Amino acid sequence: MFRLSKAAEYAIRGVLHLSFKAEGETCGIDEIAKAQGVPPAYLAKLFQSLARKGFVRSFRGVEGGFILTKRPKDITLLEIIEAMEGRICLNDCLIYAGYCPKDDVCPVHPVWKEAHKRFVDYLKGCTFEEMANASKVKAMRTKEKISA
Amino acid sequence: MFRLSKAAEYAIRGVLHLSFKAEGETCGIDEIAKAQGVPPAYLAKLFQSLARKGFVRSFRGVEGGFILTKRPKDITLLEIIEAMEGRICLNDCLIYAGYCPKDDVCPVHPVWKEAHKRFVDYLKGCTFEEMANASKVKAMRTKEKISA
DNA sequence: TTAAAATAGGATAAAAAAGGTCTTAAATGT
DNA sequence: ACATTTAAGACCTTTTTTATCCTATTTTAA
Ligand code: SF4
Ligand code: SF4
Repeated sequence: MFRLSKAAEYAIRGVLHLSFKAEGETCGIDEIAKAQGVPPAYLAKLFQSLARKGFVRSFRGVEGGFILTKRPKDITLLEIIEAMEGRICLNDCLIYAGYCPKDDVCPVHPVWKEAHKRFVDYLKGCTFEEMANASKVKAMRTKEKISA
Repeated sequence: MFRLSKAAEYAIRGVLHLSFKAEGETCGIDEIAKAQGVPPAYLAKLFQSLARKGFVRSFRGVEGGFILTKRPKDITLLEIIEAMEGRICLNDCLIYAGYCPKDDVCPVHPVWKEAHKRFVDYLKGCTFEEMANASKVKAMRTKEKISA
């Protein structure tokens, strides 16, 4: 059932939120959760996981929170998705060669291989910088409209 | 968690199996299930569903079974997948415009839209005829190797 | 009329997804 | 030192989805 999990969706929103912050500026779970409309307790858990995997760094205590460990242009959508869901695998036979006993003769197998490659390549090409900028552009356009 | 369900996987194997049959030749569930290595009772239910949706026609009684209602070249991978899993929807915001309240300003939304389009287009381009032929070619090559 | 074969539908068991709670640990300002 | 703030960790519940199995019923050719 090719659908993004909420976990990944929320993590993406969170990382996107951090992408707008100045470098070094921490941001707490509650702010992110509120701004992005996400259950705080759940998001906290997701960010723990992101921290363990090195995508964000956490600071406890007063003025604590999270920062990105890399610049938005060096973080791809694919990375965050795979951090939350594990490696993308469109069909079981892509787990490893030979997982499905027929994969060497099955005419559907190469189709999944190619679909996987295309899907992953596209997601790999999407950086958070691009997305953050697209968002700024949209916000600016809206402003133009209002002032015009 | 972008993964094909067993239901769809089995249905694909089933339709592929029928693609090798002569037009009008019926084929029972047991034969398909055995040949494709699929639980017969489960496959039976899946084929009922395919029949209701018009992809196959069923014949009861002795010498009964299933035939395709269209020629393999007119059946795409996408159709069978969507018959079993419903419309492909990579992220909830693609269900309909406005489903996610942010979809008009969200910079991730267009990414999913494009990813969906690419994915669906690729799957739509894969017909069972192509796949069946690819399989024949492979079988022939294997024969050549053996006889050589 | 009997045996083969699909139909209809429920039962269900296991797994994954989605979310919450509560306690502990670390940082910081006073 | 201490209170406050905030993340970390561990555990738990509920819901949804997936993948089956099962049994009774209908249909049809021989
Ligand atoms: S597509 Fe072919 S190889 Fe992949 S799981 Fe299905 S049968 Fe096996
Ligand atoms: S990607 Fe953007 S629009 Fe789609 S669900 Fe997430 S937030 Fe909403």
